[in-house]
Amino acid sequence: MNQRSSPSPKLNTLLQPLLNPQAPVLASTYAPIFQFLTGKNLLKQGQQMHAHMALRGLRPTAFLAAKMVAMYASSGDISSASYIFHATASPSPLLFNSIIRAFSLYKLSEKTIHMYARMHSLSLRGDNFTYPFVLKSVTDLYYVQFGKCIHGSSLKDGLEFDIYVGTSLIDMYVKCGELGDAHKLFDVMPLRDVSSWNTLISGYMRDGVVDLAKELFENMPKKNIVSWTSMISGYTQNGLVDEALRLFDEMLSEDSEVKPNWVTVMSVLPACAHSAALDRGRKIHAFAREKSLDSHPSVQTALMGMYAKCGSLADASWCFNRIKLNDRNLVAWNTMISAYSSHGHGLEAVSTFEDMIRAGLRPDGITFTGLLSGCSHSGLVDVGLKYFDSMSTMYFVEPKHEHYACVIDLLGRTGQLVKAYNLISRMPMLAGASIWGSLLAASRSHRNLEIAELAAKKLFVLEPDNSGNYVVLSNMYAEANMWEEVNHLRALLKSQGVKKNPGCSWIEINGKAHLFLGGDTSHPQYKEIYKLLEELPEKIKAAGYVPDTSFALHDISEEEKVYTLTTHSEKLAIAFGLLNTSPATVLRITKNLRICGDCHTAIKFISKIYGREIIVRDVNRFHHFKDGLCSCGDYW
DNA sequence: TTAGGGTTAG
Repeated sequence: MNQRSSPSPKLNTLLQPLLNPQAPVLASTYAPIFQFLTGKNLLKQGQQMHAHMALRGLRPTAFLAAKMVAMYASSGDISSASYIFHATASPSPLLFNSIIRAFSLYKLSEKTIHMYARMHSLSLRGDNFTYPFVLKSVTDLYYVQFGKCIHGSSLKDGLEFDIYVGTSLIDMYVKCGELGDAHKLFDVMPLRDVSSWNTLISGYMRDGVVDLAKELFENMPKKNIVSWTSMISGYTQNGLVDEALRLFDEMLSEDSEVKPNWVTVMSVLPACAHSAALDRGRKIHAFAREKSLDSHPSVQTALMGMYAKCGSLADASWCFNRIKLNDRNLVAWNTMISAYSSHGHGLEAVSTFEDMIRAGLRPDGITFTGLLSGCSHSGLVDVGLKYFDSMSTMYFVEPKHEHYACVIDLLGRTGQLVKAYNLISRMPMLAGASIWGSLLAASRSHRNLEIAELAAKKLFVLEPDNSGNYVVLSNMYAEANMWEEVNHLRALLKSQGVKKNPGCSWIEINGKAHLFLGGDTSHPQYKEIYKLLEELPEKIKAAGYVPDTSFALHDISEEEKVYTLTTHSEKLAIAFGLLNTSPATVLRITKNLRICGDCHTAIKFISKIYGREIIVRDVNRFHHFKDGLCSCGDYW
C-alpha cells in the first residue's frame, strides 16, 4: 500500500494476510479490503490492491468483482468498474446490482436499463437493491411505459411489500407526471415509512397541488427534516414565499428533534430572494453561520442569489469569493454572472465569464443568458454579439429562445430596430412574447411607430390580457396625434375585458415589508405620504425636473396625468421610506413591473435632494440611485 | 438502496 497514506488500524488488520507470501490467495482476503476502500475516494489504493491481486494470479469471482465494481464506481472510475463487470464470465445478481448502482449513480440511465434487461434475460431476479436504481434511470429518461412494466416485474419478483421499491415506484410515477398512479400505489402500500409520505408530498408540490401536499404533511404520522424541507421548498417554488418563511419559523420553534440542515437553509433562501427581504435573509445567514451550515458551496451559492436579488451586490460577491476556487461549480459562476448583469455591471459579468473559462468550466445556456443580458443592460453591443456568435462555434451551446431575446433586446435598446426585426425573422424558432415585448419597448423609446405596430400586433395575439402592450401603442399613437387609432385601441381594450395589471411596490423596513399600490390611500400614514409627494414636484422642479407625462395613459387632462404620476407605487414606497428611516439609511424598493420613465427621473432628483441612496429592483433589473444619477446610466 | 436543493431574458 501507499506508504504516504496512513492506513487505519482496521485496514492494517485486513492487509495482514497479504504480508505472508505462503498464505493462499483467496477472494475472501481481498473482498473486505475492496469493501473498506469503497466510498472513501481511495482510488490509488484500490488500483494497487487490484494489481497485487492480478500479480498473484487471482481472477475475481463474481462476488469479488461486485466489490471491485463498487470500489471503482465510488472512486470516480466508472470505466474500470464497467471493465471488471464485462470481464466476469457469469455475473451474479450481486454483481448486476453493483453495476446497476454504478451506472445509475453516473446518470448512465440507458446503460442501467440495459443491464437490468440483461439480468432479466438471464432469468435472474431483481431484489430491493436492484429496483430503486433501475427506477431512478427510468425516471431520468421519462420512460413511463417501461416504468409500468418494471412495476409489474417487481410484483412478480415478490417485492410488493418492500418500502424501498414502493417508494421508488411512487417517485417514478410522480416525476413522470402520473400523480394519480402515484397516489393509488401509496394508498395500497401495505407498509409506508416517512420517505413514502415525503415522496408523495414533493410530487404534489412539484405539480403545484399545494393543498394536497399540505394535507399529507399535516396528516403524516411522523415528520423528519426532509418533510419540512420539502414543504418549505415546495411553497417557495409555488410562489408562496410567506408560507415558506412561516413554516421555517414554525420548524425552528417546534421543540422537536428535527434540526435544519444545509438543504433546509438553501431551500428557504429563495423565499427571501423572491420578496427582496434583505433583513430576513441576513438573519437566516447569521443562523446558518451559527449552526455551521454556511460552509457548503451550495449554501454560499443560495446566499449569493439571495443577496443579489435583495439588492446587495457587495454581499453576493463576498459570498462568491468565500467559495474555494475548486468548489466553484457552474451554478456558482452562473449566479455571480447573473448578479453582475442584473445590477448593470456588464463589464464585471464579462470578466467573471472569462475567469470561469480560465478556471476550466464549460458554460451552459444559463451562463449565456446571464452574460448576454449583462451586455444588453450595459450597452455592450459588439461584445454581446461576439459572445452570441461564439456560443455554438466555441462552446457548443445552441442558442435558444432566451438567447435570441437577449440579443434582440441588445440591438433594440441601441436603436438598431430593423436589425433586431431581421434577426427575429431569421430565428430557427417562433418568437414569443418576451421578444416582441422587448422590441415594442425599444420601438417606444426610439419612437419607431412602424415596428411598434408590428410588435404590438403579435403581442395582442400572444398575450391578449397584458394591458401594458395596449397602453404603449396607444400612447405612441397619441404622440403622433393619431386619435382614431387611439380610440380604436381603447375600444379593443374594453371589448376584450382587459384589466390593467396593477403596479405595486414594497419597501422593507426593520424586517417588515410595506406594500403600496398605485394611488393607494389605504395606508395608515397615507396623509403624510401624500403631503410629502405633493411638495415634492416643487422641490425637484427647482432642481430642474419636468414631469414626463408620456408615461401616463393619454385619456386624461394634463393635471390629472401629473397627479397619476405622483402617486405611482414606487414613489409612495419611497416617500414612506423617507418618512420612516434615518437619513443615512439606504432605501430598497421592489416593484412588480418595470419602473416608469418619469419615476426614474424623479428618483434621481430625490436621491440628490435628500442625499439618499435608493435601490430599486424592477422586474428586469436593479437601479442604484445616488447623487442624482442612476447606475443604469439611463440606459434601460 | 428510497424522499428535500442553489443559477435563467423581458
